[in-house]
Amino acid sequence: MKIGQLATATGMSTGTIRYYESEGVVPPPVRTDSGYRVYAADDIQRLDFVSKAKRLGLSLREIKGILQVHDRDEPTCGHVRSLMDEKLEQIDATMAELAELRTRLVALRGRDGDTEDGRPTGGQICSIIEDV
Amino acid sequence: MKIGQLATATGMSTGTIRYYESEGVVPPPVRTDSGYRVYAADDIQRLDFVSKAKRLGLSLREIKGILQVHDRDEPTCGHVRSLMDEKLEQIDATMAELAELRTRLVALRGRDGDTEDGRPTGGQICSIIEDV
DNA sequence: ATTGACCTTGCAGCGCACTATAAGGTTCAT
DNA sequence: ATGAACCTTATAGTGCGCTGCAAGGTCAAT
Repeated sequence: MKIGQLATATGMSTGTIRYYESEGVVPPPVRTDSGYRVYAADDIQRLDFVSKAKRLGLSLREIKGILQVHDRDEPTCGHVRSLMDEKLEQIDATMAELAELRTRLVALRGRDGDTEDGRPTGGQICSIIEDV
Repeated sequence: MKIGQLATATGMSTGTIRYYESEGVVPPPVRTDSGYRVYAADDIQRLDFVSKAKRLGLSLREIKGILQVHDRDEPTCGHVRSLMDEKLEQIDATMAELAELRTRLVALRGRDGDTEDGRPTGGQICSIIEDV
């Protein structure tokens, strides 16, 4: 299988596959005499794994880490579980931050901003923002 | 006031101020004969405004937009309010996405992953991810 | 006159995950 | 033998908001 076929099979672009190779996410494949990359069915599975892990919000770096564990022939699910725990913590932290920001924005948004002529006082630019 | 003093007054680096100038967030200041930038007290206020707006999650591009409205001598609070509405929508969308992802992660995390020897079946890399 | 603290410009690099482009080589069918 | 469709590499660019560096100019005090 050449890179174009692998791209079609996985729904990725050839550029992405070459990029993944350069980043060590997929190993350098065998080459034909003329230098064309030659892939096996395994590589489809590996790239599908990458896609799915990305959809779960894992970064390429994290995915590479999982694959390195796998490539050392160690079981990966424990590793994945702790990664997911980290992700969950991150998600919770981000959601808490967003919730707080949201509260602040809603409070500010509902306030009086400009004066009667539509302009803030005292040379301010926008009192909604500046009076925080 | 020279750029270093402005930097101290606003808690920004001189590099950041020059960057803002290059991006049109602050106007090019007057120069001394020798080419040094010279700022007025107004510029402290403008940069403080930028800081506060950034803390509210506005991008430099959006802040620049507000300041352009202000520089045309138009009232800015209406503009700011609609920007905030957009931000709120974005926040809500992001939070919804995160909540969904969180649900998926929690469901996956709690599942059985590897088999008894600690290894997934059928040549998989990690069934937690692949069986989505 | 020299030191040191400041200022100037332009350019490179960061992290992330690609995408795009140029300039060339290969393979296969017609 | 010609063209289309594929492949190769290296390099630059995307968006965001800076930071850091090099190589030089300026200003005040000593």
